Amino acid sequence: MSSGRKGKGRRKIEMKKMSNESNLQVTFSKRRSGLFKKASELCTLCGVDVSLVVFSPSGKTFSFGHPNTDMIIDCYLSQVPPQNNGTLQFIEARRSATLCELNAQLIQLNNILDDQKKHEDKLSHLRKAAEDQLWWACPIDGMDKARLELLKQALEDLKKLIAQHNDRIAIQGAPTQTLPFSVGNASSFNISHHHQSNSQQSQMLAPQYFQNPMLEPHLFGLNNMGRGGYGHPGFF
Amino acid sequence: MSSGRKGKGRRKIEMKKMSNESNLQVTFSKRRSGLFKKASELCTLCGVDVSLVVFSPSGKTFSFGHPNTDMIIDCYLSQVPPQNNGTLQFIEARRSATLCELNAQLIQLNNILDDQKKHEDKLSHLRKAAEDQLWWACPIDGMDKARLELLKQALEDLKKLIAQHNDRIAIQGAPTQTLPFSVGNASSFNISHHHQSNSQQSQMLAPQYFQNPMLEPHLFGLNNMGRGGYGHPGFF
DNA sequence: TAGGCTATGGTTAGGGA
DNA sequence: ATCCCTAACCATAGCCT
Repeated sequence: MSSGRKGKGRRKIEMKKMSNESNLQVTFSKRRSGLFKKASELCTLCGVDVSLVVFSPSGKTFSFGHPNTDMIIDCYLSQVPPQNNGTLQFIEARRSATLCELNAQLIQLNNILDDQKKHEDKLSHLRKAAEDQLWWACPIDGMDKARLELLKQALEDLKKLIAQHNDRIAIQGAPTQTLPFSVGNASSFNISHHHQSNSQQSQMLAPQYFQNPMLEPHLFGLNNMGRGGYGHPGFF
Repeated sequence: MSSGRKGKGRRKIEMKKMSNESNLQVTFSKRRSGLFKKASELCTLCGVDVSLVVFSPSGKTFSFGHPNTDMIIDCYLSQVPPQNNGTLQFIEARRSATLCELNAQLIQLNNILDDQKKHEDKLSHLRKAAEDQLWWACPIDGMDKARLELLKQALEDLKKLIAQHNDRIAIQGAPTQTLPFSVGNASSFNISHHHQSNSQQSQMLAPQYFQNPMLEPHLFGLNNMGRGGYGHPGFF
């Protein structure tokens, strides 16, 4: 409890460019998430418009905008605050569909598809495993502890997958200018960076930030499970 | 313990638009600060480029950009990541002299001119006085002590004036960039919101969070004002 | 590479000035 | 609207997997 404090937990860090490259990468990801989350919370809580663009160290582009990155940019450049121009909003929304942006959307959709494919693979594998054993068909109270653990794990995975799947469906079905930010690869373009255009209702943003164990609770109508039980596996 | 709500501390809030207007205003301010701080920390820690634009509920515009909001926007729109274009950076840096920055320069030049005019007045007054007395035409060694003092003073003033004059000439000649095609006074803008364009090295970023009541510090002087003294003790 | 864990370190809601 | 204060609440650095 004195000087030799050596907890595993968070430690203070110096505010200068991190020297360790791999730490930097991790910190960048984590902090980027946090930043985007805060931005969207600001939108939600205060009902204001925000635009955020981040270039990753590796040159990828991440952006967030409410209602829309490009519109905010237009407003910024023209020095016209977004509140005052309902009509302009519409016009800009149309005008902003430039070739570049369409490319960005295409890239993003490809990313989403790639991601989804991965998840589908995982899902089918999971199902196959389950079917093999058929233990899921047994009465729950007949299982031993180990199997309960397995079941729990499986259900959690499934839940995650379904949630993500739903996200993607919702995203793709949403209005034209609505895209999520996702991290993936744009193999079809030689453009060396990813252009990710995001604009969503703030409500829809939530899922992205729950990269936590218990995530996206609202998708299951289990809103009350709360943040209280974080390190706890049990979600029954 | 559990029952007695100490109540002072932070409480969890629902993630939806705040109903209480005044609370919303306060929360907006606080969270905006936090967001800008986090953005700059991301810049500093990871050495990446970030742009952040926020429109306040009242329609003001707050922006942050590293290295420069407009450049980030340009990169975003053109889908060219900032890392890869040293040349472009330079070009952009020059091009990005936005209206506000030009205004700042204009204001400063006006100040300089005013100043200079004052000095010229003083100078001519001095000369007139001297001519009246004609003592400057007399041999120096013929003066009495009082007159020597006067002469010395006059010469010193003259020297100072000339030096300052030279400075100004140098300043006006220095920038490659053309001077503001007169946009008029800053005061001629009736746009109801503040447009704050910031671009500084991360170390110099501190001031940005301090979007204090009045400010837009960059409008009142070039880059070197007030880097340390923003009246926020112990922020850094 | 990414995600999970945990102990801290930071951030901030609500009050009051 | 901004500052201080307190107590929570949350984010996250360093480790692990």
